[in-house]
Amino acid sequence: MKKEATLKDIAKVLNVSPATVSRALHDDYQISKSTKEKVLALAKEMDYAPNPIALGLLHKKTHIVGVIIPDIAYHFNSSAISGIENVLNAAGYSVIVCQSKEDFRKEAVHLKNLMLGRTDGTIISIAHNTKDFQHFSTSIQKGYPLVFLDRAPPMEGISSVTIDNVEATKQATTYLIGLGCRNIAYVAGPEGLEIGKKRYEGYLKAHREAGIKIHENYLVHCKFDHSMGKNAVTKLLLKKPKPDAILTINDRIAIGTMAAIRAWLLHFYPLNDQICNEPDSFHVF
Amino acid sequence: MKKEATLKDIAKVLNVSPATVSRALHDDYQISKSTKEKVLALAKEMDYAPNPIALGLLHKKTHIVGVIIPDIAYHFNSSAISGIENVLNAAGYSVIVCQSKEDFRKEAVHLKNLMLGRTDGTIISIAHNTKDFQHFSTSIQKGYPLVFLDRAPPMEGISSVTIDNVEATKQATTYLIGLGCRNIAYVAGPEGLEIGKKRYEGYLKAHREAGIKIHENYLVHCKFDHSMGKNAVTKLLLKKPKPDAILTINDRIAIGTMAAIRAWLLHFYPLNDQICNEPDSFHVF
DNA sequence: TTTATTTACGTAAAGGTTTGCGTAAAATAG
DNA sequence: CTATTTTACGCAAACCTTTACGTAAATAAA
Repeated sequence: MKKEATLKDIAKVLNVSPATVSRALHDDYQISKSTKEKVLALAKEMDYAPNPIALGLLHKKTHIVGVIIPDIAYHFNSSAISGIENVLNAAGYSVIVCQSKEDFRKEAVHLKNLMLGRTDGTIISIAHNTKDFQHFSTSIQKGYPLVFLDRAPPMEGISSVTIDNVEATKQATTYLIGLGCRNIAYVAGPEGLEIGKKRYEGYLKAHREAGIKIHENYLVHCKFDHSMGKNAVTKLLLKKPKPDAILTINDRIAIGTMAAIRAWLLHFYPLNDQICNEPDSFHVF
Repeated sequence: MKKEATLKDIAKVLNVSPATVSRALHDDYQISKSTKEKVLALAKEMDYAPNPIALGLLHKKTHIVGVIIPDIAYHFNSSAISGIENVLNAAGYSVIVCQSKEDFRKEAVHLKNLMLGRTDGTIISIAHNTKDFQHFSTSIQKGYPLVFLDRAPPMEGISSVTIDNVEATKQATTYLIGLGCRNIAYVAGPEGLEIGKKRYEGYLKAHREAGIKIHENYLVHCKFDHSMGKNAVTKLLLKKPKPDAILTINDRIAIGTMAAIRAWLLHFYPLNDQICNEPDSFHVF
């Protein structure tokens, strides 16, 4: 890697001190017009740019913000990062991305490293098995800026950006009720998940306010795994009365739910060859 | 932000020079056992960790690698970043993520900033409207490490990680032929796209080698936009003979293709109420 | 002409760490 | 007891930039 031009280099060529060069470049201090012009010209010629590492050492600022998310491959997370990156870049900051892979220990290590790396702050969406919040307290105590995104720990005095989980599912449920649905089922995430409970609460609230009774066993749980809740949904499809709508905890589970329903439809309503009015043989993989 | 402990702090408490503390911590130089122990104990107590910015200034290394991709919200990109992040983290590096949003100018600005920011190198997947490769030559000339991922410019002497586009579609097409398909259509991306041409080449090659003639107008183009090629595919569905398989340039276009086919199926093979053996009324949104 | 002020620049420290070099003191050898 | 070696540490420079402070020269005022 070729050496970039430094203040010293410019100073040496012009036979002045680095301080003079610095002042010329900032043009906010007593400096002769001729010197300033010479410096500016040479700086341009040598393609000078201040070394951000040196500035970082001086100002104790790196203009880098950390982002810790469970998995960047989840669409919610990547679109969140996309937005974060847009805003922060426009403000002259860079973004370091770290994945916890839903692992509490990895999350703690990442946070520690980001603090050590002197990032100016971190935005974090916590792993859902994080029960110990010690690493967060430590950071906050040290005065390190921490903002929680989407998933926040139940702690006092933290900064967080989340949705109103109760209100969100209440609105969604009310919408379904407005469409005429009276048998709305709910696919929650893993049992014990805080968000799952909150969102279920909104679902209940909407029913209560509409004066609609919820059928028994209309609540099913599922893991946040590759199946995306497909197997859980099939249970709902066998209930009597059959649900006329299904609310799910999030987008991934909704995808699994739709896949399960599609499989169910194809099973009970097979494509009928007899009414085909098109020649066939079409492979879709 | 509370001040972190520094070498100087430790030195002051112990009444030794920072150099001594540094050597004690690295235990690779002449130092008395007693001093070393005292330093180590205090360092631990004060929770000392070397300041990476200072180290960066000294070693001209930041242990940060840049990644420039068109859009993190594309699954291919986010899963690539996921892998990059895993490997690099294990090696003690952090990853700064930048999005070009398929904009050539943004890409150039990001690369410039990453170089200025003294990142140790950058992995880049170029925007597909990038025709001017000046910024890459500049970087390479300066000796800045650049690795192209997936999309690489047609330049000499670059490092890149890509797939063999011709071979990939050749294999896929051969697989389809092996399944018995004889009317395989191809949905390319935007006209003029290098990758699209290469992949089409593989499609042709497979047919040639199998001695199968390709039907006319079995090649359609589409934009990489929100429609994901749906409208382009409908043209294929009207061809005679109708394709019995469709190869697409990538996953997103495949999704659009499947959606188009599904719409087509539902149109020509509507669900037949008469053979329902299940009570109904099921909302899927 | 002398004094006060302004101008234009250099010096040095600070930010934190590492490392070659120098040097006292201690230990060993003669 | 002197001469040599080893030990254990400090000094200072280097990485690059900024900025308070100092100072020489030039200018303005008296």
